[in-house]
Amino acid sequence: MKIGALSTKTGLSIQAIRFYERKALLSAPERTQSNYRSYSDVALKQLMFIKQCRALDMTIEEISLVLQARANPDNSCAEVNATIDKHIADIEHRVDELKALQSTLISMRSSCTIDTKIKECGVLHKLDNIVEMQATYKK
Amino acid sequence: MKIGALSTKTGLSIQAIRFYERKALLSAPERTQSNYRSYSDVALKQLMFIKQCRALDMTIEEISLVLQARANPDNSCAEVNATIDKHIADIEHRVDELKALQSTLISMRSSCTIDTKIKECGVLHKLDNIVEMQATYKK
DNA sequence: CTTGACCCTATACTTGGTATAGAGTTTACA
DNA sequence: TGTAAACTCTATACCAAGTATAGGGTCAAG
Repeated sequence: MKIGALSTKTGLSIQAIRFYERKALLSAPERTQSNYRSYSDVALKQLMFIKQCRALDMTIEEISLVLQARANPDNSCAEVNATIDKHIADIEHRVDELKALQSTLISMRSSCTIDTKIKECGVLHKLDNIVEMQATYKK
Repeated sequence: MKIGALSTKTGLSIQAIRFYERKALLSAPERTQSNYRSYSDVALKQLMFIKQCRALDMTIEEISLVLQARANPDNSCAEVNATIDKHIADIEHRVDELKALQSTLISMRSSCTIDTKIKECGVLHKLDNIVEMQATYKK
């Protein structure tokens, strides 16, 4: 299977597949005589797993951890669980932050219900005046 | 006021201030004879406004729109309101997505309550099997 | 035999900054 | 007055998680 077929089957872009290879999430495949990547079904499964993890918003690094763990079937899965737990906590944190932002925005927005002029706009006045800053989290 | 003092007063890093200048959110200040940036209190207010907008998770582009609008006090504030409304909707969308992710993760995690071996780990099995993909939104 | 579809590598771009190198300037203190 | 510390300057590289492009090579059909 060449990269185009793999891309179609997985729904991932060709560049994304090459990107995962560079990031070592996917091991480098065999090459044809003309230097084309040639994949087996193992690669397909691996990519679907990666896609699944990405759909769960896991970072490349987190996925890398889980993949490494998965490669050693007799090891404990404590690390995998810790990775997932941390990820769940991260998402919860982000949701809380976004909700706080949203309520600030909504209350701000409610101060200008009819469109008026800039200089009288309640939204802009509030933007000028809000003192309490909301922390921003980068994930 | 030199850039260091402005950085202290605003709580923004020096690099961030120069970054906002490059992005044209902040107009280029006067320079001293030795080419140091020299700021007035107007710049301080502008930066606090920008900081406030960033704390509300607005993008540079959104802030740029709002700043442009703000520069014309007699124009309608409809655009500002539209920007804020879209931003609120974006956040709501993201919150919904993250909640969906979280419940998937939590249900997955619950399938491996005692740490066991990788090959028996319910979390990994679920990761292998979940078919329904969750859409990811990039904001 | 040439056109189109595919593949290759390498590089630049995105967002919102942060971190560095290597240089010049100003301030404090002895 | 000297000099060392603290400050500033520009330019560049880096982060995540890819996307987009340039400029080439390869393959199958008509």
